[in-house]
Formats: sequence, C-alpha cells, structure tokens
Amino acid sequence: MIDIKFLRDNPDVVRASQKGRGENVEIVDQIIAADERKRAALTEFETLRQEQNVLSKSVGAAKGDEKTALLANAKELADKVKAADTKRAELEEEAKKLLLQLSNLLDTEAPIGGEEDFVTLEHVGTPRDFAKDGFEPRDHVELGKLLGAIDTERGAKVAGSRSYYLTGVGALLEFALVNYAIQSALKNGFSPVIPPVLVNPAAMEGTGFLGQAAENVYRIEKDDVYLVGTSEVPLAAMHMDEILPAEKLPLRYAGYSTCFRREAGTYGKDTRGIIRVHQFDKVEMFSFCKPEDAKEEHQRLLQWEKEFLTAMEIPFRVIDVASGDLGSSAVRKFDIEAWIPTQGAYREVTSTSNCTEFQARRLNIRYKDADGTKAIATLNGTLVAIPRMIVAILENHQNADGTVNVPAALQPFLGMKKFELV
RNA sequence: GGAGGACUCGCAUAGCGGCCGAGUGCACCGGUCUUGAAAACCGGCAAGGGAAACCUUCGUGGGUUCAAAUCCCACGUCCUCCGCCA
Repeated sequence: MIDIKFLRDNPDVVRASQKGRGENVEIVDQIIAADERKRAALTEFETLRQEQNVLSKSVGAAKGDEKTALLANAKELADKVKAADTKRAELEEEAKKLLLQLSNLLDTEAPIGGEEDFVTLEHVGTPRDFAKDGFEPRDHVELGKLLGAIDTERGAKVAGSRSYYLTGVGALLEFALVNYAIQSALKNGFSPVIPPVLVNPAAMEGTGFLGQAAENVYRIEKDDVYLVGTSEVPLAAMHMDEILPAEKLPLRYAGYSTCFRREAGTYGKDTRGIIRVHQFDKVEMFSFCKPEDAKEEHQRLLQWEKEFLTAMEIPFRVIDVASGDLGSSAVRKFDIEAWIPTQGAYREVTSTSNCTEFQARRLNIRYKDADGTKAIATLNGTLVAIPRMIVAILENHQNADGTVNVPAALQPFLGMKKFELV
C-alpha cells in the first residue's frame, strides 16, 4: 500500500509508475475520488458524533420532564449517527480496496519494460567449456539418477508432476547447503528463524500475495489458511501490528522453510527435472530497516547472494529486472542467474526485492525514533533455493564419468570431496 | 474434541451503563537535588485521523441503549482440567 498522502500530492508520479509497470493508470483517479468521498463522510460522521456526545452527557445530568425531552432528541440523533457511521464505513472500505490494488512506486532507476527488458549488471565467472574437457555434459536429471540423488519418477508416482525425492547425497546436499547458508547468515548478523508455513489470510494479504500472485498460492479452504510460497510471508508478518524501536534496526532474519507453489500457468515450462517444482526448501534473508537505508540494504542483500554463488563456484550474471516483471510490492528487483550448461543459458537462482514501506503499511509495521512513528521498509532476498542450487552444482561440477566434485565451501559440511556413482 | 477461566496504553493491574480515553505500580524520557550515580521529588509517557475544535480505538465483529471497557451474541487468542495423539 502506498501512502495516500503522497498520492494526493503527487498523482502524476503514481500514474507514471503504474504506466511503467503496464498496470491500470485510471485507478489513480478513482482512488482520489474515493478518498475525497471518504473524507467527506468522515467529517460528517464526526460532527454528528460530537453532537451526540455532548447531548448524551446532558441527558445523564437531566431530571424529570427535561430528561424526557432530551431523550427524544437524542434518539433521533442516534439514528442519524448510525446512518452516517454506516456510510463512512462503506466509503472507507471502498477507498481502501482501491488503494490495495495499487502497486508500489517504481524505483526511478529500475529499467522500464517487460520480462525481456532486463539490464545485465555484471557477469561473474566464465561458463565452462565442456568441449575442451572432452565430453558432453549430462543434465541434472541424469546426474541425479546416476548419483542416487534425485528421483523424479517416484516423485511423480506419489505426488504428481513437479514432485521429486531427494535421496542419499541429494538429501545430504540439501543439509549441507542449508547449514552453509545459515552459517554465513549468522556471520552477517541475521537471526535464524524457522517460521510457520501455514499462515492466515491477513499475513498473505499483507505481503501482497493475494493479488496477481493469488493463483500460485495453495489454500486450505476448510481451515482458511494458506501454504506460503516463500518464508518472506511469515517473516514479514512476524512483526505485524508492531512498533519497532529505531535502535534495533536493521533487523535481519534468515528464515528456513519449505515453500509451496501451484505453478499455475506454467504448463510445459521446465517440465523436466527440478527447476520448477511445487515444493522446495529455501533459506531466505529478510530485513526491516529505515526507509532511507533501504537502497543500501538492498545492495547488501545482493552482495550476500553473490558471495553464496561465488562460494559454490558457479558462473552467474546479475540482472536488474524490468518494471513489468516486478512483483507488486517491489520497487526494484535484482535476480542472480546461474549458468546451466545443458540449457546453454543463465537461469534464475536467487532474487532480491526492495519493497520500501509498501508491505509494512499493509501489515501495519512501524518504527519509532525521536521524530515519531513511521512506516518501516522491508526487503527480501534468497540466500539459497535448494533445488535450483542442486541443479547448478551438479551440472557445473560434473566429471566425464558422471561423478560430481563438491565445492570446497561445502566439503566440511558433507565430509566428502566428490559425489560418487551408486 | 469436551468443561471452565481470561483478554484494558511496553509490562503488571484498577475500573458501580453516564463524573472513563481510562486510575495505580514498574519500565522509559526530561528536570530538581548530587562531584557523579542511586534514592527522593517534579513533569512527561498508546496509536490513528485532523490546521484546530474534535473524532476513533479497552482481543475482533455484531447487537441492546440517548449513552458500552462495563450488558447480550458470535468468532479469535491464551490459561487450567479431561480425552486423544506425533
């Protein structure tokens, strides 16, 4: 949710942002009109309410005939107050509903355009030349089978498409990745968190996942709860309706959780292997900071993501995601894409978004310093999403015989230097 | 799942349907005193809207009433006991 006062004063800026995202521009004027109606109704209600408060007090003090007369008046006024209050509530609801549909204001530095219009910021590492090594790389499905690490066939049998088992060294690799990730996060000042993955509508709504992204969310109708697609949701909602002291900022959490995604509308996309699955585990970084520090914090999150990929010895590039491809909460988003040899392409493995005060306003999270109480800024970034990282590691570090070398950083966590064939 | 009890300003608590947006203690902030600190004393101290008057918020949502923290209903959360269970 953006600041309604900002919208009143700068409607052009908001219109431009909506346009840049390829979203509804007219809604800005609808919101302004609804806001005016709402405020008029509020003033009317408050005036009547004040009268009623005064009158009610005099009723309490009055006696006899005087009291009877006052009561008649009061009764009439009470009806008016009730009507005005109903109208106020309706108009407030309407204005809020419209405001919630509005996406966050674009960062002026974010590239404008659709999915294809990203800007590549840098390349780190060089894709390996398998021809020079004298063999054709196997894809992660094949390697996973050879190593006894990934079983997609039984995954499909038991749970349907886009499901899989991590077995043997595959399971061990997940533990190693998680442990390494948590250890680096601790070093960087994060508090480790294992959050609930089943959350209520307020948490889902507040983080902005029930808008355009709603079709990708699993809902347990019977109990009115949702399965989260990322621990961003429970981490952001953790401080819902709270006021944080300024001296505790930035507040950084590293959340480890399972993530559930329906992957609706991705038929035929990445059907092979574990690039796109319904369930996976992820270590997510989440920061609460002062709005003026958000840009710097965003760079820090990106830096930590880069360090992780570098430690995994995987070539990658960093892209500045274009306006039309940002989530509704983000003002700017950087993706890291790892080189996937068998696809001859860079594929997204992590992503970091600056949501400024957008989520915090929806979740009613503020911070307090000497100047008063203000909305806080929230940012999130993937430290490691397990399946995609497994894909990148297996494919990039494979040998001609199908064995896979373990990156040095993970060796202490795995107790082995190489994944052998089973 | 069943039976009881509770939910008030950071924490703890007071609160006869009107004098309660709400007292007290602790914590916190400012001041006096002190070489400094502690203690003592004085003042401040929930949030939102509004230029202000003022309005809203006593778990949430409804209802009764001229008037609700206070009465009624539903839901939520927590606690105790019973049952079941990883």
